Amino acid sequence: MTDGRPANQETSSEALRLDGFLPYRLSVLSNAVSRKIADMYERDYDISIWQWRIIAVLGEHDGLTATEVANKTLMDKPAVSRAASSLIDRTLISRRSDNADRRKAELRLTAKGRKIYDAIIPRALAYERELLASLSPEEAGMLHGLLTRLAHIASPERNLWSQQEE
Amino acid sequence: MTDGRPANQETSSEALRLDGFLPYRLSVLSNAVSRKIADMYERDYDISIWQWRIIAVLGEHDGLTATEVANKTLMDKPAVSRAASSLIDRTLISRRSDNADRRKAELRLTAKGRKIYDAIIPRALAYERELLASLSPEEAGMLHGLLTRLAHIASPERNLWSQQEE
DNA sequence: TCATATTAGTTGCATCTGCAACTAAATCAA
DNA sequence: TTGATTTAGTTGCAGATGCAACTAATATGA
Repeated sequence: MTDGRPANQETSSEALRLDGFLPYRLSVLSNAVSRKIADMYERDYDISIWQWRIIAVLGEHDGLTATEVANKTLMDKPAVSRAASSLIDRTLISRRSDNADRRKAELRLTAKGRKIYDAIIPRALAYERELLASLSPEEAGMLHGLLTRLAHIASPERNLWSQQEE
Repeated sequence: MTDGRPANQETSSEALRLDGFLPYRLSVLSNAVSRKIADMYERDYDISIWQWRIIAVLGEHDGLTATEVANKTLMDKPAVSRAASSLIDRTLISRRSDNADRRKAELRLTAKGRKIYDAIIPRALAYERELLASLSPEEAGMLHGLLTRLAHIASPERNLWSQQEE
């Protein structure tokens, strides 16, 4: 106890170590990881994080509407709208409005968009593998489960990643 | 398999499920958790996330310089500078420049600042406990260790939370 | 049928973020 | 010395973010 921190021990009954504080640790780790992947696709494909999320979700589920994309990616609607617009300008995705309900519009990857999707996916997965390489398969599974449980506590109303669907 | 996604299975050898993608999961969980705590201290104390980080780190280590704060919190220097300025305006922290090296300045919590620190800490810790309540102590320890190992992989150069210091 | 409410998506705007450029102080090297 | 480099911290700015307000289309209900 050689550092200078006297007062808080008297006044607050519990001490906080930022280093060990779970929300802080999650934030720092998540930022470091996201930045590293984002650096890759921003540099090589000039795609922003949100643009990438849209491409990624359309790669899995082509033909979603903007609102569905927003729900799946947890982006807000304006963010989807803007990122989608710029992707349309670059002809990476297309928008076709629904004849039955003309408020809605389906978003789809173009061939060009899918090419980028196909190029990024293996690199993203490779980075994930690199991360997980330090963990045994059991540990990786454990991590997965623990994060899922935390997500339920953190946001019970909107289950953050919907494991069950389809 | 009733949804419409044909092409990616042919073209990309691996599939990405955004839902199961570790970087995505970390990002979403971290955002949900941070937002929840931030809502609390933004609403009740009018403190931003970065202001809070400064207060938190000064609560542990009073008298750090701006650069030291930046290193400990992984904020960039301009962010520290601005958040510190607004905290000084509100007399929650003080700045006293170092006589020996007048480029440097020590940042310290004022009594008013420490009062806020002491008020927020138990609530932040209570939220952390609420999160961790779904985990057994062994699982919590496991999570802690796994996150630490991931942090080493994600950012080996700058070890994200320096467990060893002091 | 016509006013009201709801839903999809866009636009506007204030704030936040991250990076580069800058000033000032200190150090180093001839 | 004094000129070049490094370090601490601030300022400026372009782009990102998040929220509220808006338009347009549809659904509801007297």
